[in-house]
Amino acid sequence: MEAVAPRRTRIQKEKRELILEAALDTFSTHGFRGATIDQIAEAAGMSKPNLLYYFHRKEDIFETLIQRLLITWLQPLRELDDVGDPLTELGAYIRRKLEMARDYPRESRLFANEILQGAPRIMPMLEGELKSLVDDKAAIIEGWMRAGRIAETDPYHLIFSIWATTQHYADFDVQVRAVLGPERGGNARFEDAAQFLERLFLGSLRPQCP
Amino acid sequence: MEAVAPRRTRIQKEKRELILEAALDTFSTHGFRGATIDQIAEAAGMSKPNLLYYFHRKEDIFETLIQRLLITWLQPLRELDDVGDPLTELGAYIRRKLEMARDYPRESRLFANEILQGAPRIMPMLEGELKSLVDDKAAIIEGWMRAGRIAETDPYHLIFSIWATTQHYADFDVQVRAVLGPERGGNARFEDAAQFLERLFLGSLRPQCP
DNA sequence: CTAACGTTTGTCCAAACGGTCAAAAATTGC
DNA sequence: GCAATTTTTGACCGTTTGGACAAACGTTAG
Repeated sequence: MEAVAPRRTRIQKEKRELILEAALDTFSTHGFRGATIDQIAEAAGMSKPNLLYYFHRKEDIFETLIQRLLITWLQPLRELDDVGDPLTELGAYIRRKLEMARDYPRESRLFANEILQGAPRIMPMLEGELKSLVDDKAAIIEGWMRAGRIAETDPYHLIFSIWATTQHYADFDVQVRAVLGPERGGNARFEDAAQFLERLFLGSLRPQCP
Repeated sequence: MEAVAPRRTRIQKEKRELILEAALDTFSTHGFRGATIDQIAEAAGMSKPNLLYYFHRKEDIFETLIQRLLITWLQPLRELDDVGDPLTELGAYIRRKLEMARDYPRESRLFANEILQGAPRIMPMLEGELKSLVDDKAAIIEGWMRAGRIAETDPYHLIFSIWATTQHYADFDVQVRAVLGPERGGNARFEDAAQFLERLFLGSLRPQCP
């Protein structure tokens, strides 16, 4: 049942990377239907038939992109584990997520686009792999709560809120920059956001406070 | 310079509403380019030329939709004012925003789609109207902080976080439902979210806590 | 050098797209 | 009830789209 890794020449590997890079640009800003093969081909510096020599269908490019993205996308959450101080763990998770929003905004927007359209291509993964990963991590967080190490809350909505706030700085970047204006919209906005979010989440989770 | 309101017959008013309703469905899930006039026309129960009798271009439909949306979209923030207890004010704002995500998810997704694509049609509004509105409200929040009525934080990132978390329940709805599963993904998720978010934000803003 | 293989290109296609138009049908005002 | 107006329709147009294909071009190993 496992697909065998196809043998590829040096040129094939290089050109496929070039195409995926160009496609990430195009898909992430225009969505699947909004992006055209011509557009991607031009961004990759090749002709349309040439591009179709490497990826036979438009969907193939998109699916390769999404599959690759999902592996790295959930890595920060996977790294959240039981050892160490809960607040330090969660703080590190928030920081990693925000770094991903800063360093991989196109991936974030691609994912957002797919979800906005009802996740037609990744629904099984959401209900399977993602759900069980979140279930696992929610159980860890609940363990911390029962042990009195952090305040009691809903761990699922806690995770949703961390996703929402961190990804917001990638997905809604133009809005953030427009509102902050030229003075505050520089690269410092990510450091400001990191400080704010750490305070917001960790402050509300400190056991003594609520 | 102000556009005069065009006179319209009863049928024109009704059919235009029908079209806008169908277009909201279509645009919010497929984006501007991804949606087709045929698709919208069929959803509105009329032929393509008939639809084009009421809106001469596809962009006209989209722009009417966006303009109408923006008026109601910023209403909750507009209602945030200086009278009353700060924590009550902010709690009410969060609740109103979450209600909008629950009651108008298509509008939220339409807006998200536009921002994801770089806000080509509403950039002036973001830099103008939206920025000055947020500047105003951030000043109010800063006033509360200086008076010691709430803890010190960045008011801009506070507003961003409220936007991000509440809109997440509209924009990423399929993901939220997939992760919560059939048991917890029912309509109760909005009440759970409301409780969680109120605790998260108000807890971290209580002056004594930090 | 050359045969085999990998890569690139120009040309072509059918479907889907946004949009037009004149004529038919329905509605409205008198 | 009829004329003027508004609404609906079917046929049509040029363009863009995803994709196919054979021929031309490069590359590489023997």
